[in-house]
Amino acid sequence: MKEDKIQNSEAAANIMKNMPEDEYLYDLSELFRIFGDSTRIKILYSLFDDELCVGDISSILNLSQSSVSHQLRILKDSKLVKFRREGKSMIYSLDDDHVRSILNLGMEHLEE
Amino acid sequence: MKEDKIQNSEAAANIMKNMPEDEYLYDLSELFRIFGDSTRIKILYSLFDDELCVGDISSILNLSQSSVSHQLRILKDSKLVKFRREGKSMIYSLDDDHVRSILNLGMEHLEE
DNA sequence: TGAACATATGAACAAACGAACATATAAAAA
DNA sequence: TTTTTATATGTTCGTTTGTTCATATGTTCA
Repeated sequence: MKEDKIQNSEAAANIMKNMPEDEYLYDLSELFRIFGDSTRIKILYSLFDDELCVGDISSILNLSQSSVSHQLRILKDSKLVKFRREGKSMIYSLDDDHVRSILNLGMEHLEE
Repeated sequence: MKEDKIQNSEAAANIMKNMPEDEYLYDLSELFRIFGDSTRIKILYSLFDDELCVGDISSILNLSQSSVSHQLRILKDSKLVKFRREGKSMIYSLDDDHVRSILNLGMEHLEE
């Protein structure tokens, strides 16, 4: 058993029991990884209150259309944004309130 | 003015006003980037309820001592964990409750 | 003081990542 | 139906990242 080597074994045994599945923790890190890029954070933040088309996001954030589009794909693959077509444009918006909560909580952490 | 090109300009003008500083958004993405690695998430999670020394973290998570130590350095540079010496050991723990909140919120998002 | 233990650090390397550029698709307008 | 506008996608490339192995630092105990 691995516990043999462990020094503070009361705590350790307890921790091992309560540790979520590896796969779950992997998914969790994946989620945060998406937030871990300033271009994506800017895009998410630009969608905080309103929906926007790709061109507007590019203009507002002063980023290339290609870069924004690539990052939007990552964001939509991760279910952080949703979109709909409107004529030639694609209108993006945050997928749910959790995204806003996570952004807010991160900001709270910074403001200390 | 950049607004010229913008299609949905009422919203866009508003967004530009409310956008936080670039530097701030950069810091925010930096924070999430730290959470965006499964080794670091595992380490943080192992410290969720109890403090642990490096060797125990390695044993519990089945990771090399070196890897854990390297990642702990990143976590402490980011002020997400704190530590103290106790004899030969270094005892690590989460730096504050925000870390727990962020982990919890991420998990909430996954559980949908 | 020297061996043993716990942790930190440095260097090297492969894998993952994001930006940029070019091009493709799709809808609307002329 | 050709052109224009809006967005998506493929590819290349330099950079960053995490791991591993080797070694250094620091602490305890004989």
